Amino acid sequence: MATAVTPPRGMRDFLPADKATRERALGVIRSSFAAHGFDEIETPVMEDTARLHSGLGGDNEKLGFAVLKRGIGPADLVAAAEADDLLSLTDLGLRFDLTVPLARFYASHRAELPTVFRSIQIAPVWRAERPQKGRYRQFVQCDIDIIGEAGPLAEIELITATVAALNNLGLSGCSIRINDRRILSTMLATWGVAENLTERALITLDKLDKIGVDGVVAELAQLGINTAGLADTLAGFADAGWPDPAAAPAWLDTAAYTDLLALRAALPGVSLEFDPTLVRGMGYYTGTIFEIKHPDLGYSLGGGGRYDGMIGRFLGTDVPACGFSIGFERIVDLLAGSAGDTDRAVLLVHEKDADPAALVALKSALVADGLRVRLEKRTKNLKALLERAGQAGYGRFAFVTQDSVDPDELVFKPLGD
RNA sequence: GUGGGUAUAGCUCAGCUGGUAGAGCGCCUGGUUGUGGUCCAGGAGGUCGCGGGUUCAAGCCCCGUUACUCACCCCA
Repeated sequence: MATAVTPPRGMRDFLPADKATRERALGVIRSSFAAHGFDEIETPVMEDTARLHSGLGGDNEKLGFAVLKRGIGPADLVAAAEADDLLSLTDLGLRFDLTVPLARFYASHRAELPTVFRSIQIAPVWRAERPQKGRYRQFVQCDIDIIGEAGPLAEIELITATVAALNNLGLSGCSIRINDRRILSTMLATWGVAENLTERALITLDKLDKIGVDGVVAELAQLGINTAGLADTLAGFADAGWPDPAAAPAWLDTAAYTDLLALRAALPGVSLEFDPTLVRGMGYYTGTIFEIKHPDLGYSLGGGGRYDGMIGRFLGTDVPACGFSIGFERIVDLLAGSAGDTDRAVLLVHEKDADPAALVALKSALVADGLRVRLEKRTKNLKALLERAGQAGYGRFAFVTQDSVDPDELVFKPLGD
């Protein structure tokens, strides 16, 4: 204990039971996405520093782990310090999301990909944040993206596939909050918010459910925004639901809102909530934005949106794109660790002096029958041994004696009570 | 980057107004049980996160530090 051995801050080891739960959940998500016609790809965990820091990652760029160039000398350090540019000492960095690598991937392989490309990426990303509940410095994201589809079909397919994955995981109570960047800009414009203040104003607006109408008005006023009459508008957001387009309020961008209504009509089985205060931090979104909400959690389980300008930054020509990301760690924290097929996993308890060759022969015979078999030396206190095996997913056990080399002679008893 | 909480055996935790260390579980040994998950006895295992200070005396009080954790900011 004096020299505590722990994994790196915010990163975790997974014990067998956790790993099994995670792999089961990943399998469900992967097959749900694949069933909806998405194809899985893989990209390196690192990208060039220049690409990661091209301004597309929003605030996440600041949270990136960077990798030092090899062979840096004192002169390089001095130069970097004088230029106040530490990034110049790095040439690579760990990815902080899967969207920037996807844009790079698409630019690299466009010729080999279908016109409309539906991708799956299930992989870890890294952010140098302060860890806390539901927040880690290494975490797995499950992204699906559609590149090359400008119309609402992209949004509809993404939301459908994501909701299917959540349902297949047995996660209930989730709803999808939805908004559109165009609605936000129109809203701020009607409030007379200056261009250079929009980002700050959006961050404040996003906090409505946390700090309330008065809090938001106070923060906006602090930015120098004229908040006259704003309180009433904000209060109206709380239970706005889906406003009647015929009597749309002045702040509502009717064109964008009509698009959202069309999405809603196309997704009858989905709990879709229009939320004009939904912002999402990433600067690259251009249209629809959405987030997975769970009633028990103060943070979202995932999110996404349309980012039509991003691929063009890598490719030179604009390509429409839209994506949805599931925060795997947050999902898996909600799942009860359900046991797999424990009946076919058996434990063979043997004496200390049992003949290894006979044990393995017995084990192999059972494995050949399709069982999962673990050998375990008999301990003084069997209880602990059997309990641990039960928790590890083994459903039955048998004692191996000198003469029970015949698998048919084994007497299996259930584990776990 | 900001604030709160915690740190004692492998694990979960006691330890009173300061008097140099405890339980349960696990582990090991002997016995008991002998188609067996029981029980009994014994044993190993601790620089009390680390570094200072106060004191005759610090696990306990004070200062610093590190790690973990919760919350804020922001995010999945």
